[in-house]
Amino acid sequence: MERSVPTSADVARLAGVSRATVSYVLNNTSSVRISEPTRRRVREAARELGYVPHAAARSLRAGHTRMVLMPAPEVVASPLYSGLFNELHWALSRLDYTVVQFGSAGQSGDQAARAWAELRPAAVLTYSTFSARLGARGVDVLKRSGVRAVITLGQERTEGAHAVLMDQRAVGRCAGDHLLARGRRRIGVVVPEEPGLEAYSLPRLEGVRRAAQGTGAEITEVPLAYDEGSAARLAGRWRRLALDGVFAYNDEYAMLLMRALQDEGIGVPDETAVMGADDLMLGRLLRPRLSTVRIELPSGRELAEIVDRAVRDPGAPPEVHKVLGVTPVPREST
Amino acid sequence: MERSVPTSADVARLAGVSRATVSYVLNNTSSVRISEPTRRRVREAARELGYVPHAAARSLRAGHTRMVLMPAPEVVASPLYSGLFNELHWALSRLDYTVVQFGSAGQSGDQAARAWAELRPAAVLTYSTFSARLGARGVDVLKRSGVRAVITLGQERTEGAHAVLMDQRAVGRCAGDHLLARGRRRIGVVVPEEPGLEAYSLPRLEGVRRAAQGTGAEITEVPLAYDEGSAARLAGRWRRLALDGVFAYNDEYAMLLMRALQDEGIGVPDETAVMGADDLMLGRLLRPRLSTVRIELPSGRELAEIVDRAVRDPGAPPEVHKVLGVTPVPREST
DNA sequence: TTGAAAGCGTTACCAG
DNA sequence: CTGGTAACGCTTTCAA
Repeated sequence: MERSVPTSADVARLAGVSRATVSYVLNNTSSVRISEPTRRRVREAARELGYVPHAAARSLRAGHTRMVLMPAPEVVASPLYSGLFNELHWALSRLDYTVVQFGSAGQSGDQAARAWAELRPAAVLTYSTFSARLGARGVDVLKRSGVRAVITLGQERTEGAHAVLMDQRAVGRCAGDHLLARGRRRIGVVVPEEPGLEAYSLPRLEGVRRAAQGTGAEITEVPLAYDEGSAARLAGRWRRLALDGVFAYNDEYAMLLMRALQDEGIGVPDETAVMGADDLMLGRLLRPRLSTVRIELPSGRELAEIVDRAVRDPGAPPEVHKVLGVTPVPREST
Repeated sequence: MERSVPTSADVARLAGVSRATVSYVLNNTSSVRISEPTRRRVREAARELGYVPHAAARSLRAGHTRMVLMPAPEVVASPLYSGLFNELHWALSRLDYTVVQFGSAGQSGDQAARAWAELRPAAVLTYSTFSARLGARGVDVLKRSGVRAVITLGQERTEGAHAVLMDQRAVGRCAGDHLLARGRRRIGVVVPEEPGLEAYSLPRLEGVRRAAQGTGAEITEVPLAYDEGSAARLAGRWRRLALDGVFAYNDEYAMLLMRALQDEGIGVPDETAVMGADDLMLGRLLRPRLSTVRIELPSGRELAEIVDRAVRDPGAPPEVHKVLGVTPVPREST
């Protein structure tokens, strides 16, 4: 059965024309006029053989691709981000880009950059933890290999790359402001012990610190693993911490912590106000209803347009877009 | 600055050797012995120029790739699946495959298959909703374009493709058995109104139906959208439904429904038992604690090995693997 | 309107 | 041990 894969030459042979003609017909090349009967014969032959053009050969010849490369996330991101990436996917498809998520399991920044560069994508879109690891050297590797645009999504910018800044400090800032406005002065900030979350948690902590600056409030870092035991232990020594408010990193950690506090008999919000982030459905279902920070990410379309602009004008100096919107959503837990 | 992208010829020139030698050195070809000084010169030149091999050219020459193509999910999947895919990613990398997630936003099954075939991947791994849309024709397109293995993950098998069956009916079956064992006889099954979830929800419903067969229990389909309004309306007419048990699709819908029932003064589990699925953390945090179905997916390593085997022996007849494990986790809500 | 030929970057074969 | 050369599949320029 080892029938080999049909090429455009096979199609040409079957249709009784040259390879060039096949290419013209199949690509609807407008600068050349091909008779309708010929077109039909070519298409028919292609269909019959199950011919599919070879992307590698095509892009080799063309000297460029329409690929947008995104490293696959290592840590399960929040649903917020999954949604954004789906949108982005769609929007880029509409601009005729092919989105490729590329895994780089356990590679260093430079190795990864090399691996990505081998694919000669038109653009590389990297985010959060990755942007930290990519670095100016990685960007340089990519640029030298012909990548037209490198865009980093996330906390910080990287030398030489466009940046779509999603400053997580704003989230912490928002939560801090809200807790302070509620009169809380001894504020804890949950920092998840799960690896890979530091890219979010540390800036959020920093944001709360900034909010507290000059207010006399005291900020305490509170490590917490995402399991009931850890939460129970934390709740057990809660009173000694003497905190009257806590920003729990996100809604899920907030739920975990709030339950543990309640089980320990600690009143929420009377004794301790609890605030989450992400505005997930679950926050509305808890009792007391969870106050949270709603995070507005850019739309997929906006992001796609930034990518497209960068690809079309590779020479342009790196742009910096600040795109993260935050709104406090006060409910019953604060 | 339009310095063009360095090729192996450039490296050869700079190192003062032939292109072949460059290739030998950079690929550590063992069948040829190259002197150490030469090797050093070549590597040095490559580094200096920032040379990165061109994947398209390489695979064109080689006639095959080590790419495993997975369509990017359209609907935000449960964290369970995200975790599996991360593992799979890793495991495939260890087997020297490159995982590529490929978006096919809004394309029909055949268009999508064509688009994937253009990349000439070694294997295509498709799942759930996609497998339904791919179909025997799509599999054929892929096979004819040289894809060595097509593997579908999900509910059903597709003609000509290997199948890793994750029969969601087993989830419903397990929930149904548990509710019946608790003496419930009028059982509701939540079917989310969100599009894209039918691939999971309908088989789960079917599974409950099967569990009930011959027991005299009555199964009622209960549509529910993932918002508080929908849940409140449902709870409002709950007593008329006269259900004494409900399988709520998953833990998140279960949480939503349970809250609405409680707000309506309906006792859980006395009046109505509520069961979720997925065994998320949140189920343990609810009061009453949520009974659920723990779902055991195959490990990423297992899956990767199935893929690898299929790629190495493309001629082998399609295998069918049944891999979904379910265990009831009885807690307080049933 | 169609065909011949060159060339994209790589690697494998075969002489030197 | 090293260097030329051909070939992978495709598009495009030029010539017929």
